Amino acid sequence: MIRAERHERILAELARRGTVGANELALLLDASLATIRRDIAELDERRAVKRTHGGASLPQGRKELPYDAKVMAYLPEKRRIGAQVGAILEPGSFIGLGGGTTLMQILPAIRRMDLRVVTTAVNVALELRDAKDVNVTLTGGTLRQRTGEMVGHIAERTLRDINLDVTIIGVDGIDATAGLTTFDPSEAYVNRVMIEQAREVWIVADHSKFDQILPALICPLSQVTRIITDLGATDAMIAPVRDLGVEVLRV
Amino acid sequence: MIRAERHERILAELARRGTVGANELALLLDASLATIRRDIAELDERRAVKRTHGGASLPQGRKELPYDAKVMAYLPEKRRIGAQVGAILEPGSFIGLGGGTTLMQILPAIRRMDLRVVTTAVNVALELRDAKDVNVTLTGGTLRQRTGEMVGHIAERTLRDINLDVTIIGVDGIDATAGLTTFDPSEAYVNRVMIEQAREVWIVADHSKFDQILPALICPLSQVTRIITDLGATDAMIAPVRDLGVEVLRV
DNA sequence: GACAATGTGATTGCTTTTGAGCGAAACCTT
DNA sequence: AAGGTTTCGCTCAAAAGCAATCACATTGTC
Repeated sequence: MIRAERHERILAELARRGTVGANELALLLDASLATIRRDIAELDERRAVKRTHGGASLPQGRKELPYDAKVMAYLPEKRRIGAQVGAILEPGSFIGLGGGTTLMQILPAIRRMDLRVVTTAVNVALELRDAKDVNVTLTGGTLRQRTGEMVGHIAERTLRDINLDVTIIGVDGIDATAGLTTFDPSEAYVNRVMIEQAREVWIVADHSKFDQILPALICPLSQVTRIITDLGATDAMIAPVRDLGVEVLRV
Repeated sequence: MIRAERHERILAELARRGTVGANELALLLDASLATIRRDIAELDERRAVKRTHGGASLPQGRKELPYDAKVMAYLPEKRRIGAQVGAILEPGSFIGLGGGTTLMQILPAIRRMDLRVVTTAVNVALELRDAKDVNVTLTGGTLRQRTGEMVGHIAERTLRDINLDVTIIGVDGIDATAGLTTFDPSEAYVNRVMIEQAREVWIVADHSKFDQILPALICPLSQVTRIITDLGATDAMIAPVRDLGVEVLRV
């Protein structure tokens, strides 16, 4: 029996029963324990099952998202950026949040606050779901597979009916002349709508995003209130941005 | 038997009976008392059960069951119901999905299919997110903390613009005269809208839901095309429903 | 056909989990 | 409220499970 087949059978067994022991599987699939363990470890890696002592179970909750914290670039920087955002955000605000890994890092800082949040990102919503004083609204829309963000006319229409105090988004590229850019045009467009609906626009981005230009334009820098980045951003990087009247915070 | 399995069975037992003795569990699960106690302590830690002298009971109040216990109750039945739905669903359909634990169990059966899905439940969306041929749209709306479902006018408006082939929802109560009912009025209302937009309405529910009446009405049974339930539903339970012209499948 | 790469199974120490025993605490019962 | 049970918390030893390593087989490549 080849590996793929074992994996299938393990998943099938789990789908049927919910949990299964390693010993049991070894017997059932006529493979050694070592192999079964390797299989389970591999499936666990892919989040297809949850590895437990003695076997495997279905990944309960399925809360864990493909953002692998360990592989995530500039994690400490992003955490500091997140903390800073939490510090300057006014309680009681009505804020719009985009998606992305940097943005996810501001959530721990705001989940204790009293806020109303509108977001296009499923994982943001899920992360804030059990926050006590945070009221979460999703925009709705078509779900992008890769990023878990919602795009399209449904998202846009929802946003158009809302006036936000602050919109906070993460971007992939910041350039004084090219403006804010990202990979996906649909996401860029929804972000732009969210920006247009807000009194203030804050951008969170680690320093690696400066002087990058990506395919999809979100908006020119003139619409941005402030950028929160990390200390890795040099004066040369931020000078052209500041010249455009954008406040830049380095933390 | 591995730990996860014991936990499941404890929760399942509790979901059915409300309370259970440690001795009893030790016998039932063929484990020592010490182990059962440790299990109960652990589940108590996670607030999934309430530890009591002599055993465990459902956590406070006689409100709704805790989520963990809900998932575990009648799990095999729910899985079979899910598989059945997958079998009779036509590829290419445009379907609406509500939330709930029974509904979650149909997802494995449909994630390989070619479908367009609209859902009010964040975890449904997340679960189907990486399904290859499934196009997922979220309705948007205000997120309910407890269930992770979206409700309110945003959800309603999105749904009103869509015509569905089939709406599939799980309910908490099925009664020939009282109709389909559930706990939360807002969720009930959104479900009703979803039902109104669909050509066919399928209800998934294990047999414990029959002859239950809960506070919030979703819709009368006359609007239901078919109910998919398990073999635990007796003829007496389903006769009044069939008399109303609803097809009942027991699997 | 030799060789490298990959997958599998056995062995060996090591960690986690389990079960049993026993005094202490909680709970009936009268 | 006293006495008898039952249940609990704790400790410790046994058992089960685990990671790491190595040897052997299979597969694909040159």
